Amino acid sequence: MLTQRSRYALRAMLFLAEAPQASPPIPMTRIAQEANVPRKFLELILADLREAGLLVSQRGKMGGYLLSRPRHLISLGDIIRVIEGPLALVPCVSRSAYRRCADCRDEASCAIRQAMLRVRDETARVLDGTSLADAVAQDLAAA
Amino acid sequence: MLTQRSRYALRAMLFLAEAPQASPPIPMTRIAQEANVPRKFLELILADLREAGLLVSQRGKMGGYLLSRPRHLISLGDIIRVIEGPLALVPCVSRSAYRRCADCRDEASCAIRQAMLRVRDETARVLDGTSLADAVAQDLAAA
DNA sequence: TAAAAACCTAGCGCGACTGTCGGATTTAAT
DNA sequence: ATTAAATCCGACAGTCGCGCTAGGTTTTTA
Repeated sequence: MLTQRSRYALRAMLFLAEAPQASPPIPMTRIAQEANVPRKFLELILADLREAGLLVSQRGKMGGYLLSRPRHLISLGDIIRVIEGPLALVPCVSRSAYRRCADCRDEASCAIRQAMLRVRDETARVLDGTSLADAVAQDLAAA
Repeated sequence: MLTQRSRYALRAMLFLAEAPQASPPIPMTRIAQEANVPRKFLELILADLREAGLLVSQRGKMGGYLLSRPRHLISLGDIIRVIEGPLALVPCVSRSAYRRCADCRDEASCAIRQAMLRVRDETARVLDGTSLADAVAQDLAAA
């Protein structure tokens, strides 16, 4: 299961992606209201997304947050990796953060690993293949 | 990421699946050694698997554990669901344990949900589609 | 009757998760 | 210059799950 944090992050990013492309920065308070996220908790989440380079912030009055890239260049996978860590179910099949399983006897012949690798690849295919632009489009189509 | 507990469970079940089909029950101590799992911790895990109906146990001397069904009828998905819970990344796309996302505005038009549903389906396709028999076969082929 | 096994319950240290609080700093508008 | 609206920052705290460990009870076979 995704953490609450990740779900908040996805909603916040999706809300930002719904704004007109060349709009002024959107203040955190507004994001919190519209994406239904506790204000102070959102603050920490947005900080992570900014440090990871997915958001840019404008301080001071009239400040707020904006996507750092056009929305078709930010995927759901990008967001989840920042908040949640690797998509992989076991460290030994992660592309972004490979780690050997400490107590694994033989990685090459591990049937569990084979299955987990396939899961990872399918997961990545979906999540990296879905951009915020795609998500916004789906959202509008369904409404 | 899967919990350590789930990885232990998968290894233990795989080891049991490698035993000849009509063998006497295999004692926990042996499973712990061969699957490389702390003995007392394994005890708790095997209890969960037994309660879930994936294992049967024989008490007393010469006792131990056996798969409750032929190995081609137990999938990796079965095992993971018992230990880890639903495969789904969000409760609102779980088939086995659907729950509404508490703070979701409109489930039907939620683009995040759409993506998570596709992830769940692909994950289930792989994990429910891989039986212990499949895993054993792969293991032997690779060695 | 003794040994070997599963079974049961309890607890414990640690870290992550989900927030909250109170301020300090930056910036735009007036 | 002031003021108000924002981000930014650090700390803290309650709760829970995870990864074990300990110690005993019961069952069964040799």
